[in-house]
Amino acid sequence: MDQVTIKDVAKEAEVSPSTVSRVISDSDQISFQTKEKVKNVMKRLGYQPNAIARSLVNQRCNSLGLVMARPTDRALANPFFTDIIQGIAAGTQRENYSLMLATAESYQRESEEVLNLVKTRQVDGLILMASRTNGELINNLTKENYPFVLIGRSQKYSEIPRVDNNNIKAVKDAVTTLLSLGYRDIVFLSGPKDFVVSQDRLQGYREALLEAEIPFRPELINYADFSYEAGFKKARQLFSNYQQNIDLVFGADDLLALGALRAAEERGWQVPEDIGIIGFNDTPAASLVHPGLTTIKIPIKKMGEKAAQMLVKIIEEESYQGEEIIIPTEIVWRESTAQKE
Amino acid sequence: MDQVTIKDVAKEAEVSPSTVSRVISDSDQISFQTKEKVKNVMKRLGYQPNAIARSLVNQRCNSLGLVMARPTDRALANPFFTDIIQGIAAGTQRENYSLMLATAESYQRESEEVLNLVKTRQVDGLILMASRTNGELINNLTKENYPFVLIGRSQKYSEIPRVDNNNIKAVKDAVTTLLSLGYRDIVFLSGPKDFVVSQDRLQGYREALLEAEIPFRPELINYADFSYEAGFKKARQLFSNYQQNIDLVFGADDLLALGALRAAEERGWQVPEDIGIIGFNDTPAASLVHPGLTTIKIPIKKMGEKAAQMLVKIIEEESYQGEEIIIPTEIVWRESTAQKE
DNA sequence: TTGTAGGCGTTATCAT
DNA sequence: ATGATAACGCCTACAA
Repeated sequence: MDQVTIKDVAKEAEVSPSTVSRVISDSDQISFQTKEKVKNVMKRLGYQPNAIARSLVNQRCNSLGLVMARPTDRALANPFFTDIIQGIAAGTQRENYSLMLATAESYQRESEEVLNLVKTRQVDGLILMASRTNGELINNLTKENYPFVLIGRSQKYSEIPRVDNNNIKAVKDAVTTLLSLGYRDIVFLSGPKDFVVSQDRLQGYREALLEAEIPFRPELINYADFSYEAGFKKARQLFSNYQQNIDLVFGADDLLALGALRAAEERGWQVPEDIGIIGFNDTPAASLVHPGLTTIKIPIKKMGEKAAQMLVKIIEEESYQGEEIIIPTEIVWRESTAQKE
Repeated sequence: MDQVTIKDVAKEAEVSPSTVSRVISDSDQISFQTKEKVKNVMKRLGYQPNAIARSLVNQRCNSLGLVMARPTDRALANPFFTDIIQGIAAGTQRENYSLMLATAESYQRESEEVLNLVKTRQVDGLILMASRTNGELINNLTKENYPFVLIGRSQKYSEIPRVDNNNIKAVKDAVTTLLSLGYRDIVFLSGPKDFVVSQDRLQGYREALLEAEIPFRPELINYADFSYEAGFKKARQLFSNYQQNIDLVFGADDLLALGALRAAEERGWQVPEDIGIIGFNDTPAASLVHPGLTTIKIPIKKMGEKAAQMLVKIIEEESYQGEEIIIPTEIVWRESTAQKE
């Protein structure tokens, strides 16, 4: 349990500490024999280099910081949180880095946590989740030239190392396909206006309609919180207002779509016969409900892995400044949509 | 961006480095005036103590390690993962510690990750998730007297610092209440046999029946993977085998219960009229399905917080060796169960 | 009340 | 091919 240091090994192997250090870094200017000898002693004593001491002299701690404001996960729904963390953790380890995780109960606190990690030198770089309020923070980090990678998109500053999916394209493609299936009067149930994801997904909807030259009906665009209840209420209201004049609900998030599904059920409408429903994110619940919810799936885990990988590259490669990586999405067809008659 | 050190502050404030150090630790043997003077300089230069350097001299890094095997989260379902991490993160921060997160793709790798964190001295203590295969690891840590806290229960070694819920009691209480509602022929849909949670929940079921002197029907106990599909298949089979001789399904996890719900629906059985269903964990989906699933809710986040808190106490208080903290559960009544006629 | 010096465990530079 | 030495940034006796 007591710390075995490089000195202990040196003494035991009857060499100097520097020799041991060289063995650790597998220096090639050291004889095979002493290498073996030292390695044996290391094994025998159970020696492991002290990461802290290393960090101090190397001025690098080999760890990445992940800071998440808790409101973010509420906004983005739970599974996102799980998968993104798993992805980041996996990517981090693959690069032989450690991951420091900090959560914050507000965006305000998020900035503080970030600054704390950075200034106390506990991490070599940061992974951040895009949100509507951390633009300032991101701006500062950019100015300071501090290594970081953004997951998602920040409205104002687009030339930033980040990994994201293309929400605009994903929705546009989905809507285009739905139109080709025969749907025409598509309600768009958006998330809150001030989220970039909301705006992007809505734009995809608009572009698809435009391209298909479908007349645009502003009343079909509706905003709600990213929640089941909000989706349910809004859909109920829409269903009673527009009756026969709608044939599909596009939920900007599965929760919204699930709420709409429930509203349709309550009204006695058959899905997909009377109304089609599609969501976004492929939450676990999407495959559990009945009928199964057609939805758009983001390979979230992969995004996390890519982010970690890119961050390490930024840290280690002097000349590399990062890039924008867009991960393709995929439509998961289930029973809540169908070819129209 | 360049590191401001204690020396810079010292020079600027025209004192010695040790004085600055004393100001940082708010030593009381230092004059108010120099304290102020130094503090001002620190603020002006944007000084933050280097956590790494501190760790090296203090032989303590003020950070906790959380190691999770990814199979664990699959077994325990997603929301658990999210909440436990959030709870641990929150608790860790409240104690002014940092959190290092490592995930592993197997239990084998889990041990390696743990050992790595420990031996390289990157953390002062560990939070571990109980699983059927990490008994050895836990045993070793105990022998080494290394600070750790277990979340959940390890079969073999019970006298261990841990926080858990009482699965036996939770199920027993629920079943007892269900019996008082008029249910009698209760199917128990257990998770895999080798999980401690499975065994405990099953035992709760047994104890309740025993106490109520309900004759025991071994054929009503069934095992399945913790998954929706497994629950669905098993329930379908049970429903066709036992027809009128069952009136409730107790799923050892919500996913199992949700599968059973679906099986009932497929069969055209009304829930709760024809058959009652109850689950465990209160997954988000439990409130989204129709009828809403009655289930047992564990305050997971609080468990995480407690674990972090306790671990810090173990680390910091010489005499404190940890304890067993049992967090009470709560039954969430929804529409899938009802008072029987 | 403040300063000096040595050390935490490692690496890197300069000798040898 | 190996060893001595200084440094990384901080803390803490011990001295003054």
